[in-house]
Amino acid sequence: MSTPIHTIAQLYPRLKRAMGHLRGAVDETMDLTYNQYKALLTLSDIGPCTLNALSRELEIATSSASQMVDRLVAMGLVERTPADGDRRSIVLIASPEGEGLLEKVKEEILRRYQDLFHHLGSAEQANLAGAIHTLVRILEKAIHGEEREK
Amino acid sequence: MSTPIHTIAQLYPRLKRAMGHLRGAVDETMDLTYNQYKALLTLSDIGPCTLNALSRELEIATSSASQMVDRLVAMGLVERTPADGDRRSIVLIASPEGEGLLEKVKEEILRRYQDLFHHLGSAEQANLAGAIHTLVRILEKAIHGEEREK
DNA sequence: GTCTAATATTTAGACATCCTAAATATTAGA
DNA sequence: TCTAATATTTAGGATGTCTAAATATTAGAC
Repeated sequence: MSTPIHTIAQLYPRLKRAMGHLRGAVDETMDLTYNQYKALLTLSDIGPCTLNALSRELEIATSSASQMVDRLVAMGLVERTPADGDRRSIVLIASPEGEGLLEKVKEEILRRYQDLFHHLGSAEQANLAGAIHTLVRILEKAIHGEEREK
Repeated sequence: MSTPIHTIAQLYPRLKRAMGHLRGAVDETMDLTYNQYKALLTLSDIGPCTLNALSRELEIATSSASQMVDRLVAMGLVERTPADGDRRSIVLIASPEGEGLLEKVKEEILRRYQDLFHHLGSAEQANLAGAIHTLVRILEKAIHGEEREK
């Protein structure tokens, strides 16, 4: 019995582990944890937004996002300002320092990837990128299909 | 400027997120956290071993592994016995309850994957498994290449 | 118009996970 | 035999996550 799904289940732990190395390579280059980087990156990508919107995007509880933002604000990477219009809401925005750090980190990640992958020939690098692309495409399709069913 | 490495760096957050859904699907089926599952699975895979060996395999600090094992022992899933020969060492082993749980969880994970992927045609499922296989193969190659350089 | 229900955020309390550094126990080797 | 190395645990601290409760504000029913 060896359906594709069995294969996926078998390979998942190895994939997780290998990707952990990729992430570890990222962690080394930062003064941020990966979760902090992800939050800052998301905020920068989607632009000014409320805490609710950020927590939805990060798929964590609002209270968790609040604490995450606490830490980012303490580091001067994010600004919290009251929203005008609805005084219950706040507006979150990546500060100039936050945007600057993000740029620096992205460059460092690229350098780190270059180091990690320079042994591979360019054909193999292309295979890798292609496999990731395929994986993302199909997984996102499966996830959306799942969500529509609920 | 769009090398394969740029593509990888761009897709990484999306891949991470999509895989998070996969893991989330796993979490729902368990009374264990993912890390606990991983530790128990690793222990079962490599067989009886010392704490040191387990921490090396999980790539975490020995003290972290010690605490993880504390929790698994408290749940009755792992047994700690003093090693004969070297009284500094202990031998860790998944208990019968641990092995039983592992079997149950693996089955539930398969069922969950079936649900998640049943929308995809069998060709698409095969593409997914193939992409994961390619990814694991190339990433492991890159990681080993990196390690040899150190 | 006022009062209740919904919404947005924060705070409190609890766990899991991870780390480094220090403590303990045992073994190996000069 | 005494010191250095090894194996594990304990202590203390940070992050990240959750649920539930507290606060503040707005919207809507009547």
